[in-house]
Amino acid sequence: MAKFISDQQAWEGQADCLSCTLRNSVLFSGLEEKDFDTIHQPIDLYALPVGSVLYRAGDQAERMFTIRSGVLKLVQYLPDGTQRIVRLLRATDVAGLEALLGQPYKHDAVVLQATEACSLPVSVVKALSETNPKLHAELLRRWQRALEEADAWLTELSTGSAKQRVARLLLRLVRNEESSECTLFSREDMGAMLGITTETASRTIAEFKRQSLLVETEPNHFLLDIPNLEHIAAD
Amino acid sequence: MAKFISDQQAWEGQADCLSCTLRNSVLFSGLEEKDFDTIHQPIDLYALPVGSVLYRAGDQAERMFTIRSGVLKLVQYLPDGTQRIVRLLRATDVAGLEALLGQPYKHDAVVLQATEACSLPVSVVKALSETNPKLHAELLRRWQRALEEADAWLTELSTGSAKQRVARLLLRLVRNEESSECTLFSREDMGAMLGITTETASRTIAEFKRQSLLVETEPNHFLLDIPNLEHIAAD
DNA sequence: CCCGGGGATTGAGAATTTTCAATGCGGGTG
DNA sequence: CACCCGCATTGAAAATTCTCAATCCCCGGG
Repeated sequence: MAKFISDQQAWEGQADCLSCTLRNSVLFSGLEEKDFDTIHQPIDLYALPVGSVLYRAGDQAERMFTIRSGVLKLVQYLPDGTQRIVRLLRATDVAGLEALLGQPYKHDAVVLQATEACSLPVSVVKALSETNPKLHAELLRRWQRALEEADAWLTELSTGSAKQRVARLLLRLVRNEESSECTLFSREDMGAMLGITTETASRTIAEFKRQSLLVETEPNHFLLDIPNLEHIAAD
Repeated sequence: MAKFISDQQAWEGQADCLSCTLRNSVLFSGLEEKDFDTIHQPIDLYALPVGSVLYRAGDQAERMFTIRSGVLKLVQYLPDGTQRIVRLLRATDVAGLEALLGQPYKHDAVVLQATEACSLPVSVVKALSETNPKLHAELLRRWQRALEEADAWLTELSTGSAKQRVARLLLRLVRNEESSECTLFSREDMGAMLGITTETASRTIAEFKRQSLLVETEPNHFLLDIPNLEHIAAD
């Protein structure tokens, strides 16, 4: 059933957008039944294992992606090769907005937690957005959301001491979640999100664990002491 | 002739968009003559002195602005009151895109260098963008440009040592300029852009001056030694 | 079951940055 | 013309972070 596109990406079939379980929160939420008639190219559904690459910076951008589950990082590189993670994408987020403008992808998009994604040909999104004002407004909102996210990373995750940054990142990971538990990223990735070194990220997390600000419920799965983390984040 | 809206903002009259000198690079570049008939609300032109505030975070956003000249900072605040500058706006940039989505402004917009700006009622931009696809595409490009700018600030200006960040900021200020001269901001603002303290910003600039990487041609006006700054920025 | 590899953790010294305080500088005011 | 105010600069010690290296730990392969 599953046809392998590469050794890293498993094709899971064509999406059935009309009965999509994310229908209400997803990019296409504003579409009406008739709109789907105009979709001639298939919308594919992929299962992406940890470490796989959705696209690379500089690639010709012909597709956009709706994330159904999982977590991706958007990575940029400095001339000297160090990587900086500029954003995370999670369920209902859209990857590859720049495709709409005919620009190449601006980041590497790499899977951090096993991901399911719908692949939308730009031509489809472009065509629909021209006839469907709701989709169009939704696209603007996505752009603005990405921008707010980038601004928040500047003010919250790139300012203050390492302890503050780590605390703010942790709090961010459980915001809008029902439980105050979360799965952590590698220390290297945390460092690349916060503009600190891997070792500093590791030391800070280790210290938080010793102080029981983090309790490891399962391997690499942590329960957060939100009030005290907020205290650290604030000052 | 100049009617004062407040003690800080001087009204300079209504804009004559058709004969705007920035007509080709500005948001409204795609408009045709007939489009201007649909503009019923006036587009005002303001002269904004250093330190004046175009809008504040949280304000109801009813206007967008095209910057004709000058420099503004977009500022966000952490709960503890420290400020972080997340972007600069200069000639041809648009301020207040979030207005289009009916959201309040997300930043304080504060004038760093004397600024001239056109004030566009959101209703006008919204109406025109629905009938004029060029304007619409231009809006998307503006959003994407802001996003790229935010990403660049994360990777270039919030990563690496203070020396590297300052060098990268300086280089950024003269990119796409004919001359390699620029006017510097206060050390406090530079710190807020780079996520470092005022003193570190000051020490770094002073050191660059001693090393002749910066030569003060006029008060607060500097000529940059681009190759050597690039060397510092890279490693 | 042992071994090897990759990530996490820890240590220790070096380097950088912050902090707090003092001093210098220039422009405007009384 | 002296004084003041705001900002830039500088100093010195404290604190943080980085660097480089050594373990440690877990997990899967042989």
